[in-house]
Amino acid sequence: MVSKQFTGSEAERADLRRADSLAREIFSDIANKWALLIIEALGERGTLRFAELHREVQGISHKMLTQNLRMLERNGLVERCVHPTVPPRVEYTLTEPGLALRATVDGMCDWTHRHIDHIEASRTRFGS
Amino acid sequence: MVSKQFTGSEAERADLRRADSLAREIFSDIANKWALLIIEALGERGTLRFAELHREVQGISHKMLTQNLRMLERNGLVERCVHPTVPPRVEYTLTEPGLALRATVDGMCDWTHRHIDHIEASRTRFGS
DNA sequence: CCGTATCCAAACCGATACTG
DNA sequence: CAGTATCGGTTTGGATACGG
Repeated sequence: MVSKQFTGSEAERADLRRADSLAREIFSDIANKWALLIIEALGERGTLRFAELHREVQGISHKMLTQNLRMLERNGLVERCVHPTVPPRVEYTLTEPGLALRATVDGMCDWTHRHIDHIEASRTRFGS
Repeated sequence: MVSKQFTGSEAERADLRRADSLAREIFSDIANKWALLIIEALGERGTLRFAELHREVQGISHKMLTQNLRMLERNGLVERCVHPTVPPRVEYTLTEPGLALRATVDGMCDWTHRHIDHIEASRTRFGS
């Protein structure tokens, strides 16, 4: 009894695969691993500074972090708060929409851990 | 009252950002727009042939479609059924884990449509 | 119809150096 | 500390052609 809390949005999701170029662009922005991992980190920790995020999201480069943060800010998923101190202190937080998205990202992360054994088995079966 | 249906998996999701290289690899495989759109299409339509998928997932190239389908098959999210006819007929279907993931992908698609206005506004505010 | 291989352009991404 | 800019290697991804 989980499904259909929301809408008659099946058609809208189909649109995502088709012609609505704005929806497609947004989806393409967000459906990449770094963006999702940043959202996860901020969701879990609440507010993080640039350097903290850099530590938290393992493996991300300085450049990719700024790039994705700008993108998330531009799309209104993340708020950037600059404290005019020396040295500078910049804090990032999820906005309302960011928090909403975080819920589904959580789902993906949990899915990964729940199926990791099945996937590993499938891979060896597959032969590579 | 939504959260914590599942597990004490907060720590596990944090691991995804950190050292578990298998989980990270799987997540990176799956967290890309083409893979997710393919899963959406298969989830909604049930079973599709190669050419049907190609039509359904608008904008994907022949090459990306095969590449992602192999990846999804290898990870056990999609089953590939070859009918030995002439001309050949190949059908793709989501497996159990694929269906489970589809639920969260639905969430992402719905999120996109629900926030499209907010995002558009945020973008113009941002100035680009 | 379905899949692979090749070629080539575009994008990605890390490393490094530099500013306030 | 946070951010931008540049460079160069690697990867991506589209177009095309060909094979089962």
